[in-house]
Amino acid sequence: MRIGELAVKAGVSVRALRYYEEQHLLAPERSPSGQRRYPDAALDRVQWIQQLYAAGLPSKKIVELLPCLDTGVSTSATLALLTAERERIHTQITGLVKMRDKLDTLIAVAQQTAPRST
Amino acid sequence: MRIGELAVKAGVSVRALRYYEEQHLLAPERSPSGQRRYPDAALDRVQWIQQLYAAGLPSKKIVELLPCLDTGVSTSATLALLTAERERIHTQITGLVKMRDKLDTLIAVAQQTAPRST
DNA sequence: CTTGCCTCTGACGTCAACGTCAGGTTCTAG
DNA sequence: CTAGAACCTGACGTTGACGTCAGAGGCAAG
Repeated sequence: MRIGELAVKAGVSVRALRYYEEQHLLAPERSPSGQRRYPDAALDRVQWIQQLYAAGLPSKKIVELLPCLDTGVSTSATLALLTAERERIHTQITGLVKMRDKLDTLIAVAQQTAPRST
Repeated sequence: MRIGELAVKAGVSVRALRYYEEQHLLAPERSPSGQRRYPDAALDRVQWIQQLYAAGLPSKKIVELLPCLDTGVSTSATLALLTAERERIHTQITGLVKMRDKLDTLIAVAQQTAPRST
């Protein structure tokens, strides 16, 4: 699979895929002429990467986690990282939930105050 | 209240407070010599700002929301913005929850695989 | 064979929320 | 009155995940 095809399937830019390679998140084979060839498994991997980025992890942490994500096997180091990130994400969730509730309150007040369309 | 004191109370840097002013998130009075003087209400406001930043809102959106946050009164425009951001945050929460669950699964597997300390 | 799309490697640009440094002023304690 | 802390205004630096452009090579179709 070439880079353009993978980009479309994964919904990311070609530039992003090259960037992931720079960050050692992907290591595609090369055709004789030097073009990148990705195996089908790369699609899953790219989606993992995207979701981890969305969860606030930087490339460095993702690199350290990837072997574990592929194999399902953790060293004590990756296990520590997993639990640490889990905690971070959990904390972030609780913060976001509080904010969502605050906004809900504001919205409720606003809808009682503004529209006289009853 | 001067800028250093507010910074300590709010747990942010002095630089951050000046930056907030640049972004029109704060508009402190000035002493005759030109030093910033903040009212007590500024503390609440700074905490709002921090939490909104943490929820992923950029300065621009926060500016538009601030009048509503102070007064509790929404125009139709701010109401739209409130609901839009609420949705965004909600979406982000569900994504994060899924990721947390994935990590929990990985951690559980890892703890079954690695430690033979039973 | 050439047209046109895909790909390659640099390398500079972007954006947001600050950090940091320089050079100067103001406030407060002794 | 003076030393030191706190404050001021620029203005450049930082970080991360890419966007974008330049110039060159590769590949299938007609």
